Amino acid sequence: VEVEAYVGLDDRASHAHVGPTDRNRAMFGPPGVAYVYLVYGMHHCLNVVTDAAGRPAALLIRAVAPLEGVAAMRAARIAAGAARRRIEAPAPALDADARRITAVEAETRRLEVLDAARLASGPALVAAAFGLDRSWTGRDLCDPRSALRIELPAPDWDGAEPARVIATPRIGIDGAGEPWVSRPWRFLLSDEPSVSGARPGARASAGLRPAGGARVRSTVERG
DNA sequence: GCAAGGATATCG
DNA sequence: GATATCCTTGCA
Repeated sequence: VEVEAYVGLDDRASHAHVGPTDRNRAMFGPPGVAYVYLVYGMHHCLNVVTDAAGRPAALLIRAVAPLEGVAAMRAARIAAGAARRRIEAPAPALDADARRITAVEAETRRLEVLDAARLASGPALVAAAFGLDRSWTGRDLCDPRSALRIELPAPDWDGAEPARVIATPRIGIDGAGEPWVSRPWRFLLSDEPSVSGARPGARASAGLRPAGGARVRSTVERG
């Protein structure tokens, strides 16, 4: 229900703008392949490569509305939370360890009752809800045998109408400079409660406040 | 409002 | 080799 486009070598907001590296190499490969990176040292983000090999471009999946598998997503969020606060070093950290365990237990209780619409309502939450990390980079998402894959909608699917899609600038790329910070390359379904930044109980119009404190100048695109 | 936290790009 | 920064989240 929410994505961002990162397109070409010129795009200063894209990991690819520095040329191919060990991290971003998948972006330079064939389309339909996953690129999962670690951000802020603790969160993973899922991208889908979208252009031909040699032309780096990808779509960052920023939010997902669960249609099924809610229990599995909840379990994956809980597992990811525990892994993120893994207990380390023994000795003088005894008190710290106890606090971490308490924090994991508190997060688990919170996730057990979290509204399903909020299980993947942000880029790092998407990766956590699907149990993804960097090892998924390079996976062919068009392979029907892949556990994570892109499928065509069912014939009777009556989901996204084009009129519901709005475009805004991308989130968290202030350092990229113009014109990239202003390019309206974030696309979302405006009335979906699962978009990032939305708060429980907030109405759709107020739910467009993005994470990261970036301003939104929304450009409504119809058709 | 900001801490958490590790890889990465970039600078010396 | 050192370090500022990063396509974020959830808590204080």
